[in-house]
Amino acid sequence: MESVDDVWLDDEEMAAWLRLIAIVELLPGVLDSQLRRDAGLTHFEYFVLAVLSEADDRTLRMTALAHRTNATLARLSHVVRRLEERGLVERFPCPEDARATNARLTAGGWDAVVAAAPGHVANVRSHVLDGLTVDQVRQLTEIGDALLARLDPKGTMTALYRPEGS
Amino acid sequence: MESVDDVWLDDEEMAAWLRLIAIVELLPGVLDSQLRRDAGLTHFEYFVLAVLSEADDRTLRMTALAHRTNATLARLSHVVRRLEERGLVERFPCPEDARATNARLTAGGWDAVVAAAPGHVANVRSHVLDGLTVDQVRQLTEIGDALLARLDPKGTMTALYRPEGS
DNA sequence: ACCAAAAACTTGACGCTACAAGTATTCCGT
DNA sequence: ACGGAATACTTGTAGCGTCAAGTTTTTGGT
Repeated sequence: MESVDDVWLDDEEMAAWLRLIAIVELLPGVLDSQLRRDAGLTHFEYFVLAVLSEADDRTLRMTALAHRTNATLARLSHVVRRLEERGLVERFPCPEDARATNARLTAGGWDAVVAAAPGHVANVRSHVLDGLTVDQVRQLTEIGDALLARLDPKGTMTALYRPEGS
Repeated sequence: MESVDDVWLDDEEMAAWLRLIAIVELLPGVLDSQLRRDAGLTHFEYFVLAVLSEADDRTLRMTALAHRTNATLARLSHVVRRLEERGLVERFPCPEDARATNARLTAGGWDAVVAAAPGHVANVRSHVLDGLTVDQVRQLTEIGDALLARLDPKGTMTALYRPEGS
């Protein structure tokens, strides 16, 4: 049995949904254009470098890096190749598993992240966080957890900060 | 004066931010793959058709359509051209303003939206709305308004449902 | 020990978006 | 009523992501 209510969204659902898809359309452009202008990086490239910069030995296996950046392996492979061509990252075979590839941030890559971070953080603050109250920041975290549980049920992609254990 | 606190995010800010960018990376894929598989449309194409289907005479000027779909005119122009080639939309010069172009949904375009809508709505429910409480849906709307005010300050793009006047 | 299945990538091709540049009209200040 | 500026697109190109397919290595069952 399927009623009309299952086939469309009510006003409150529609209002939330329209805002969510608007954000999903607009946010990437805001992030990309600032980083591209000021650091010559896309947001995804910056994020890859930033994740590597926080890893042990600034090194991660491609699969682990893909998980932490919410990317497919194919996408990551292309991006890391381009970053390697620019000297920001280097790849080498993983000693423990010959199938795997490790990606390591180079000194130049580290410098690039360090140089880009302040401007990027300022941009995130001014376009996102500064518009929210402390309560809304917490609500957004909880809403995010609820959505990600369904967008990525296996958790293969999202490896996130968990402020308290969990 | 710039303190360290301005240059990085604290744990709660970082938790919210990481979830937001994870959603922004994952949601488009979830929407696109269902619509592409079941209806041969990208989410943006579907959204363009859906917006047209609700307009007077199923017709809108390109600029108005761009606003309502959060898109640049250049992007919309390419998409509408492709939709026109598939017979889902037709374009004709605007009588009142010779600079402008009107886009109108064809009968075939209407059929495509009607055919695609139920599956799409079910997908939105199962991947997004069903994971949220009623309170969270309201919170998401408010958070969305706060973010969009900063992502698109001029409001040139986002024309949204406003449940109460406002 | 063997072999099929799974895992971990890489690669090539294609489609979509952003950016830059170009055209045609309308608006507006004087 | 004239000319510069703004508006409303369109188009070409270059770059990034997805999808499908292929390679190599490991795992797990018998």
